[in-house]
Amino acid sequence: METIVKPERPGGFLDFLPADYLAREDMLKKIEGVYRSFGFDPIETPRIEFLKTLAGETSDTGKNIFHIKSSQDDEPLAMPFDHTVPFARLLAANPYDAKKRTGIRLPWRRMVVGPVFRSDTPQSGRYRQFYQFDVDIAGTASMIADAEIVALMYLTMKALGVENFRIKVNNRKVLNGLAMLAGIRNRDRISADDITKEMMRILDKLDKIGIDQVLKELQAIPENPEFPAPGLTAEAAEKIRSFLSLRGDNIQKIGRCGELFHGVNIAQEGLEELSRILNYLRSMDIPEAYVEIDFSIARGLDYYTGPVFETVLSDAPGFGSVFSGGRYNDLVKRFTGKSLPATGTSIGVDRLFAALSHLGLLDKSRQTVTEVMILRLEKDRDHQYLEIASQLRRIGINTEISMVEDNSFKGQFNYAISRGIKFIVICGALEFEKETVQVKNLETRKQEEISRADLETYFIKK
RNA sequence: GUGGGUGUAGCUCAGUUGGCAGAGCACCGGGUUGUGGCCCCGGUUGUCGAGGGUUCAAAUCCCUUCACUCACCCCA
Repeated sequence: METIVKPERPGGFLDFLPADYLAREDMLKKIEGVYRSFGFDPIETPRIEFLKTLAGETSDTGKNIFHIKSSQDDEPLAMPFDHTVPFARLLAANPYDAKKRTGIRLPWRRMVVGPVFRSDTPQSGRYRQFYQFDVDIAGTASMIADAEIVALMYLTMKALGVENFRIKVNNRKVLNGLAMLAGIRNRDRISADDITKEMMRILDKLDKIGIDQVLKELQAIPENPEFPAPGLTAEAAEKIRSFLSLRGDNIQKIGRCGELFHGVNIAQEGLEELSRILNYLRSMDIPEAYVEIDFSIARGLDYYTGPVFETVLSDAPGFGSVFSGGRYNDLVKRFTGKSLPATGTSIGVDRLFAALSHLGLLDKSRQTVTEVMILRLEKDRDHQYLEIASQLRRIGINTEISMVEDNSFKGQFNYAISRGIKFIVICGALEFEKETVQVKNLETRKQEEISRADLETYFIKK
């Protein structure tokens, strides 16, 4: 007695049947088309890295890293949670050698697509394995790079047929300035840096919990003194209120924010960068309605150092961020000790797929790549059926020969219909005698009798 | 980590105050067999998530546990 293994699948990991696979493949092709138009070169990095590569010095960010348990390696391994960290590792490992002409010549723009892994508890639109399609520009601090990234985000969403979305833009430098303005400094054994991160995390919740709750959380004194709560004074909270209450169009917001941050250099620098990005976007004809300065956007990953971007679907805000990124000038430093400016973004392909699916914006009608199926009606004619199939394949028609067990017409006919195949080739005793075939279009229900000699030209015209 | 929900046939699920374990799909056999997803007849399919308790009797009530799932948190 064999043991039955249940056909179970771990939560947060997806199967893709043909209809879904083909629809997602279409998405990936459209995304890649836009990315290539900006000159991003394709590369690939492995599904497994050293844990220390991904986690860095602090294991803080590593809380949702997918660890690998059994391995013959002494050094612990793990699965990448994004493509950016392996990219930084790749940059550090391949410096350009002018003499040998090897390594990576900077500045460099590269794209990468593949699964990434997070050990979160899965939920709808949140997976433990999902595809990210990433672009990054390394080796330049120019805001042209950041503007190109935002332009690419806009064009990609458009290419995917999405109309209602918003790219929210902010700058970590502005938020760092805010921390100074709010008087955040080292406290006991907690660094100002960690407290600032916690402040950003709270700000990021603005659209969910509202300004009053945000200010309340910012002023809260934690029970655990080790917790990096901002614990702001009422006075500081008021400054944050006026910061979060800034309204107007993008230019006005930047102007008003500038007044608020009078004398805070780091924030002024951040605002200057944002305004430069907006200017470049204008040159690239990116409509202003799609790009919005939002000072509450912080981004969860702590390697960002400058502009940050986040895309949300206006019709499906519940799915959260689908296409996000930012500038990370210090990530390569982890591996080389020296900063290397870089900026980029990443589309959460599977989450966007789920969201568009939810909105009914995906065409999942295609169930198969087969264009023609040859029916096998006569028992002794398999060689001729195979010949016809080869004839069609030679001219680039995806052709399958019926593998349905019985040679009844109805069984094979219904099989072709249920598989969603467009054409069937019918060739029985009658046709063999006349050296013709019947070609039936199952979509239009029209049938034509074609002589065997004309079969190729018939399909080439189609 | 916190709070809901669900576990019954290969799949989707029904199962009444506790009283023989069910349907559809799928699958197998037979009939039909050259034009639209059939149709007709027959058949197989169960550790009712697991363990314990109450009871003459538990899928059903109670306790424990596990798995899955949704929401919060966080993120793509």
